[in-house]
Amino acid sequence: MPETTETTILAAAKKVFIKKGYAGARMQAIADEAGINKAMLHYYYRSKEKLFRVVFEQAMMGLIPKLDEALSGNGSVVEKLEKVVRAYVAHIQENEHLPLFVLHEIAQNRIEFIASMKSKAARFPNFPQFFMQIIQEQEAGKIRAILPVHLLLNILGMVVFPFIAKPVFCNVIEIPEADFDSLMKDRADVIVDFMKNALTP
Amino acid sequence: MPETTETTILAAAKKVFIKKGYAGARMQAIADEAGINKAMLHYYYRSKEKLFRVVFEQAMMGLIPKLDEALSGNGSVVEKLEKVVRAYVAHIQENEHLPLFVLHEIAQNRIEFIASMKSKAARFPNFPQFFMQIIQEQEAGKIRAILPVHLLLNILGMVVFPFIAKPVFCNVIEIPEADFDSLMKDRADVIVDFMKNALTP
DNA sequence: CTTTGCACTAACCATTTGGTTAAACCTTTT
DNA sequence: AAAAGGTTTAACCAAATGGTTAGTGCAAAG
Repeated sequence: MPETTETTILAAAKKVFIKKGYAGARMQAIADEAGINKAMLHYYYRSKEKLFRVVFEQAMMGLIPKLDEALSGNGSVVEKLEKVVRAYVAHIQENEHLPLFVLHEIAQNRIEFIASMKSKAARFPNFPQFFMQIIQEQEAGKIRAILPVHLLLNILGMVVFPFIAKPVFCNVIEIPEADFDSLMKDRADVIVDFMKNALTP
Repeated sequence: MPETTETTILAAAKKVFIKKGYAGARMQAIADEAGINKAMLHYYYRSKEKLFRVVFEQAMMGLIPKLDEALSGNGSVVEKLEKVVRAYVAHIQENEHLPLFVLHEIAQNRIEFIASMKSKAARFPNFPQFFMQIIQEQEAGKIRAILPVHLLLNILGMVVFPFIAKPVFCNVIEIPEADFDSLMKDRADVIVDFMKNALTP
């Protein structure tokens, strides 16, 4: 990808918005981060809101199709969930502020345009189908009984939480950041193991 | 507790700060919520920062001692974790914006004063002790092997995540809010069950 | 009745912040 | 070389926002 002014701005906007949130982000901070004049932001993206929308949309597009990739296909429930775990742990590790950003902004309602995103999304996970598969495997006695939504909440919770809680563990519980990061390297394996045992009938 | 202007302000500030975050909160919005003049906020609390500090401190004080209550005492690891799950699920259910607020603000670094809070806290959980207990039970073959920190992350993740992800599930996956809330009533039971199975040797 | 002191308000202030504009600057085309 | 057109900048603007102030109201103390 060419390093145009437009892409430089977007990269800077991602950095600032994702770290500080919409309300906490300053257009000047984005301009500084990009090393260009603030007027350029409006020249290319019109307004803070529009620029934010691009950042948010791309952030979501990096998350949602990953879910679909993992959940569609022929694997068993456990195999699919293992894919979800590994894909998300790896992806979030590259941008630890991402989940808190997405969660916080969606909680702020700032997002009427979620609907428009779903239509744009090339791949959107088919939850009803996956939930059906879970029920079938449960009836077949392959995995323990648990409502599919709860199972999904459990898995995603174990995946996402450590990243958004890292500052708590490091500052409140006072685990050195280096120690915490090295724990995170095994994270996917630990979750997969925990999940497999929990689902053993 | 008497309903003085001071307490009215604090209640309003809690509502606004916890919902919108520090950066998104407006002093005028707090004044409106409290039904009083904006100058009163400064009369009683000096500045936005100071007012925020009180709100944040009380929010944390509602969370940290609960952990200590659950983790200290004589129960087994599973019994203690079950207490944690039930206490937190119940507490968060009363203020669903609370976890995202705390997590977001701590992530923003707005909190050098965490240290001062720990000394103020009447009860602060003794993690090393609890982690030791986990290792002992593992060596005794009572529960499966898993690094204590990972176990804590798993449990807290399953507890906290559903609340902060509720808007995602309702708006993106399009589960009706009423359905989601009724799912949440079983949440504690589901987590406890999931955990017990996962920890079975 | 007057004074004192706290609670409270309307109006105001200074700064920050998102956004605009007019002019300068290239780069390409003619 | 000049014109044209997109790109970039410094300076500027208006609204929003945290914070202040001068003064009003009112109850208790003298």
